[in-house]
Amino acid sequence: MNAIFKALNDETRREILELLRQRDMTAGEIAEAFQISKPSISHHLDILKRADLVTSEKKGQFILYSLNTTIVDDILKWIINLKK
Amino acid sequence: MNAIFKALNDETRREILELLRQRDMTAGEIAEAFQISKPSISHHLDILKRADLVTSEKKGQFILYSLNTTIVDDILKWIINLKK
DNA sequence: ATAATATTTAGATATTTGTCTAAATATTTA
DNA sequence: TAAATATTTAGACAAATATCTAAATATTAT
Repeated sequence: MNAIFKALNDETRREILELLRQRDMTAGEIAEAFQISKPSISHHLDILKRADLVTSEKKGQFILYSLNTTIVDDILKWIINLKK
Repeated sequence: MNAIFKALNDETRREILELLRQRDMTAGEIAEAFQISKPSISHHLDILKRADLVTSEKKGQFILYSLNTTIVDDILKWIINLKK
């Protein structure tokens, strides 16, 4: 859970997840949606990937990122458990 | 959401929430459950309080902390929305 | 009133984190 | 093969964070 909550503890990364909820996007497309540098976005994507919140797939010279809803379920379970 | 995710981004604070899920506890009782100093626990409780994840009530010389499940709902909503 | 107990506040410090620029790697196009 | 494009890696730096000890505040008991 540590990596997941760490990943969620940043506004930019949460917005990336919200973007990927709509559709898969390349690293470049994601970067264009923000005012920060591409290396910084790449770093954020790495943190999201380590938390398994996103997956990536190489498509030629692009890398396509997708939301991993399986892991989202794990967070849900943790939170719901707090209410029991 | 920022303060909430920040508050959740720490193992000790998450464990405090899990303790308070069972029953209300004083600051001292909470501190005894961990190996870190009382001032550090006090700091963690402050962060949880700022995020509105816990509430506190003075009972004589003690301060009783409780889990605020209303805010837990806000996190749930954010997460659930990712899956839609 | 004084001492004891419960908790927080203050100040210091080491670690982690988000950001940047520059350079490296990989792929496609001319 | 050389140039262009997409992305990551490396290294640096300022800001944020978790922890500590010591001191302050508030309440209760002697």
